[in-house]
Amino acid sequence: MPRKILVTSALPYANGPLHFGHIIEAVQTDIWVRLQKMRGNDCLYCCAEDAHGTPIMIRAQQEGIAPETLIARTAEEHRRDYAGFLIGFDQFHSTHSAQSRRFTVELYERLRDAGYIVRRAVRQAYDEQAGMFLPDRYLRGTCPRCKAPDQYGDSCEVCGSTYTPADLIDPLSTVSNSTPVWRDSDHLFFRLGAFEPMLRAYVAGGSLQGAVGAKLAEWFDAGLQDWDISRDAPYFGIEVPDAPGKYFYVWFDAPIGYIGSFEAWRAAHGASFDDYWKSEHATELYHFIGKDISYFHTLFWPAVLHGAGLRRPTAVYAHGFLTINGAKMSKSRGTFITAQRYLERLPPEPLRYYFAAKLGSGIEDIDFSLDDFVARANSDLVGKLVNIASRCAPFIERGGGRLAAALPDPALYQQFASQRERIAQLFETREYSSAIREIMELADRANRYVDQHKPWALAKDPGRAGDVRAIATEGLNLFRVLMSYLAPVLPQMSQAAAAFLGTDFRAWDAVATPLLDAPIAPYKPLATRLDPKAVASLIEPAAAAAAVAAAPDATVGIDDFSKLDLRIARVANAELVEGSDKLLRLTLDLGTEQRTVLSGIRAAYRPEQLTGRLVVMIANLAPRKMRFGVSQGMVLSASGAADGDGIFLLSADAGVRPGMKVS
RNA sequence: GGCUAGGUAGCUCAGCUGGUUAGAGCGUGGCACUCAUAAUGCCGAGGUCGUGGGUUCGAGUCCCACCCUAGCCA
Repeated sequence: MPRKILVTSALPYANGPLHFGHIIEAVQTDIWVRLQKMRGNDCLYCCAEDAHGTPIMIRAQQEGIAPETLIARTAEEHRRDYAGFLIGFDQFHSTHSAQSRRFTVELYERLRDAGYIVRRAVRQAYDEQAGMFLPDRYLRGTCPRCKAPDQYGDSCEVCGSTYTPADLIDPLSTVSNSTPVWRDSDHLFFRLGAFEPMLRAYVAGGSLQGAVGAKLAEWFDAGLQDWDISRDAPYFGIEVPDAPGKYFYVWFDAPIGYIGSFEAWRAAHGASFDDYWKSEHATELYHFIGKDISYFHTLFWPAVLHGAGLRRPTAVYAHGFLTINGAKMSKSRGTFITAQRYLERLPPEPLRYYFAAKLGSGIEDIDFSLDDFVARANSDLVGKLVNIASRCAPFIERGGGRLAAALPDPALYQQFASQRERIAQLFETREYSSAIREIMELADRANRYVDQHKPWALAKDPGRAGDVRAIATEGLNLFRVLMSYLAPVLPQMSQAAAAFLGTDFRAWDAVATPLLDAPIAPYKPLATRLDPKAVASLIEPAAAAAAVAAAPDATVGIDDFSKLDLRIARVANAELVEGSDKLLRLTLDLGTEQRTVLSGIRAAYRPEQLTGRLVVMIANLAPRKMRFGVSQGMVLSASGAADGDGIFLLSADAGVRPGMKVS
């Protein structure tokens, strides 16, 4: 009896391009869906554009276009990029659609009628120039805790504290750069707290990963707060039916977009709405998300569904964040890799493979290491996997292009084929990395088999042509099993392999019987090696280029240079600066005087390494008041464009004395 | 700042409920082979398991503190 399954991945937000973070999630989901389909399950994959909210409204304003134009354009780009990565949605819709609107209103009305919606006034920053209330992230000001300037309205990036916008010192609207005023406005709240017993039971029911459950326990302990689900006009979204001028907060209608997307599919293909959204038994419902949006999917969403009389997700699967070369994606580091940038340079399947090789069921972060990616893709996909076909095919071709009628080692074949249940289970439980590891172990065994039986040696004896063909047939059958296991990960390559072998990989269990006495097509390379240079170019040299560009090619005269009073100084003392993870407080001896300099070199040097050594300093730099004191100068060091490149202090050759002038 | 997770060979990762000489792939050194996209096979070198304490006959595995990385704080 096939399972009926509805799967989603998180809706991409329609104000920017897809990047690697979107892609790893889509790939994770797509692999899972393809596996289900191969196993004969009735599995639907729905997704949509998340098209509402202030950022989209403002962005459209900035571009001087209608928000509808912006989201339509972005949706096209997103569709193109997902297709480029072979993401096989059954439906890709939008929250800005009749279906989403209908369900958003319907769910709201059901929640309201059931008494789960309350109304109360909220005091909020209002930008009189722009004529709008300001979300926290559109406010900047001085952190009330550490006094760091230019921080967001809800949290400080310097000290990490969180607060409310009202606490911010000297707040400014980033929309108009004016000082906001405070105004009251009625908002609608969803009474999340009413669902605490239900949610506790739901969480205990095994629908979530351990780490996510642990996080939820924290939220339960803190007490579930009512959730503000409305925003005042102007807002790009869905108007609240019984509160003109109020709109649903984008996070309220976004998950409902899952239902809207499904509905669009259902209208075209026919299915029971109730089976999918009323009953928790008729079908399974899974959401693949990033760990950052667990809160919305594991608390609000089940509560909203339950409160509106709909089913809750069977499970929510969160994955970790993608880091690039060990650090988080960053535009300034040039590691913000967009889907488009990748697709312009490289084929999608090696990346799908690499992601699969690193994804597990947990929420640990996944590192995309450029060097590792090249090594892994080339070695596994070309050196091991494709190599099996590539080395066996010529023997069949020379022997007439037809597989032998029997396998010389049926036991070995069965060892391979009998792994299918186990591999399927690993995919099913999202332990892709384990699945890939086991598949590659089999690939190693297949190569060893060919090595041990040396068909190239036997081929010298015309009398053993049958043996040669049998060995190659065995090898190609082992290859077929491996390609079948990898078909969810490598849809195109497996299709090409299927064409080569004259078969298909539509059914997971088809490898139970080997392929015998059948013609095969001439072998064409199924994958080519990645060019390390193309991979390296994924990272924009933007940061480095920007640094160079900042120093314009205009030359400086000797007069300009001589304005700098560069001196040799001895580090008399060096100590950590309490409260800062970047700075060291250096006491520098210039021979005639001592200076205190705060230097951001803590990442590269420990205080005890510095005491006593000679450095180069700018002695006539205007003193600068910093949070931790006044810095009277600057020590010179070399560094690359990226943080990871390190920091290297300049020093002079032996014999130099403190106070000597550098010129 | 609080919380959640991660920190194991040059790189990317396995190591289940604590138990003999800590594993794999890649990379690296040597050998073999030449069917295959310099692909493959065999052999080897490489780790005080983030740091410091503690519990235990015994800890990568449990406890405490600290450091680093990522996320969340609605």
